[in-house]
Amino acid sequence: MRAEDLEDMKRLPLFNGVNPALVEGMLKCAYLQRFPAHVELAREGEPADFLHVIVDGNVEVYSAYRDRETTVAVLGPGSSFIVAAVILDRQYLKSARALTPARVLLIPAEAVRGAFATDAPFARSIALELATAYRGVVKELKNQKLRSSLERLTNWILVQDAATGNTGQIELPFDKKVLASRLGMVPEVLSRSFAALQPYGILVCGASVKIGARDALVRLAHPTATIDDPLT
Amino acid sequence: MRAEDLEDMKRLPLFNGVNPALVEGMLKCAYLQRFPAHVELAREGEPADFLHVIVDGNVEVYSAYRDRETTVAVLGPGSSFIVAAVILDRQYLKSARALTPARVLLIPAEAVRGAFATDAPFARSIALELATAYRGVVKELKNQKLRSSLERLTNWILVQDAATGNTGQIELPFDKKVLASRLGMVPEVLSRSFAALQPYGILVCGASVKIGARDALVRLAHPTATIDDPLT
DNA sequence: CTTTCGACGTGACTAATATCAAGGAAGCAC
DNA sequence: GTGCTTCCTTGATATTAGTCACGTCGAAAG
Repeated sequence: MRAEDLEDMKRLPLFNGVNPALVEGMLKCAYLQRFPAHVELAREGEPADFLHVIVDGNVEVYSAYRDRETTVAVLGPGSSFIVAAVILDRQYLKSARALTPARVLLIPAEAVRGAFATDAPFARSIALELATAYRGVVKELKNQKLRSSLERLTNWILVQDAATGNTGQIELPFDKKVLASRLGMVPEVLSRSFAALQPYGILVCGASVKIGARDALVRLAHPTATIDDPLT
Repeated sequence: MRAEDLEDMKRLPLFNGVNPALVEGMLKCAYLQRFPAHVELAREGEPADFLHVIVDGNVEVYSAYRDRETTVAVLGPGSSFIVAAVILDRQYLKSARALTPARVLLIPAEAVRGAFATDAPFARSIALELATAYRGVVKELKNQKLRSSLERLTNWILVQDAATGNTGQIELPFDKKVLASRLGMVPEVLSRSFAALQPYGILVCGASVKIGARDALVRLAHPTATIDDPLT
């Protein structure tokens, strides 16, 4: 790993307040690896060998059952994944693949567990990370169990718009079929849902979505802090 | 709290390896409270005032959106809930109600956060708890997104049977409508699903379910470690 | 320039799940 | 006992989501 990259890594939120020597130790045995798009980074069911931290690019986290597959999340730079599996020394519950060319920091699970066992600030940092991740999944579960596909799409649009400054114009950050799977529907249903939102002021052109009337969407989608607000 | 109860509380898994003085301190300001059935223990959206630990009875954790409601989990003795909200000092994401008369240990959030900040073993214990809970929700999300209602029911039966010693005979631990909501379907669909399992050797009589042919169920439901195995 | 391929959209149809309505059975108050 | 109420089941029907087939478009390769 280059010295400059190493300095970047040390500033990761996961390492906030952690004994610098320990961070150094973890990073010394870590790999900063480049992956081309479409490559599999982790496979469901395998033992957790590495804690993954995304440095660049997007990663799709997904899971399969029978002949079906669903994407659980799409993660960007700064996100770490499979923390829980590493801490508990268990199998991955999900697979992951690079959606774009990506740089990922791979920290050996053994080192992470060691730091977790010896360094209190790191253990706390991990706990906070897990608590946040836990709440994220709970929200997603509620989203799935309580809402129709049209409601899920509409709320996703509103969240996305809010995250990019409420400009009334968003760019889809990945393919529509990935978005469909992320939202728990088949691509055809996503297409039709976008079409169904036209009367509510939504105009889709390629990857860009114009929001004509935010309030109409809100009336349709009933956004709720305990599902949609990433800070709640 | 009675001295005898206090000793019981100290043996909770959450307190494993934690400085006894600290545990004592947390318990000193905690309440061991009795709730009659149907009473609400926590309401979605409110700030997390207490960490709840179930001592006796069953608690339903649920969430509502518009005019819909879904149960996220049914917890029994030994389970704690709203750990994540307490640690992060956020709102509850879910409501909870007593399904049966219940005894619940209520530890003030402030005390829990204090212990978390000062005691490393407790922070680790919390992290492990959160990691396990996280994986549980992930499995549930996969269950919902990847399986049909019949598959969910069948796998639930298999898990339940395994948890009670593979006797080929299980007792539903709560009302069918709660089970339906837990499994993400409406009570009518649960009824029909039980009926649809008759050809697979399932015989339902009131709250007891006889499993005639485990292997037929397995062929139908394709149980998978990364969704169904509680230890994976 | 042409070909190929994958992503996307759309129509027609099917399957899965929800809703509505009705009735039976069990528990409980009186 | 009688009369409630709640839970559960079942049938008919509606709504929602998935499948299959096909056409278009645009990017990339040849």
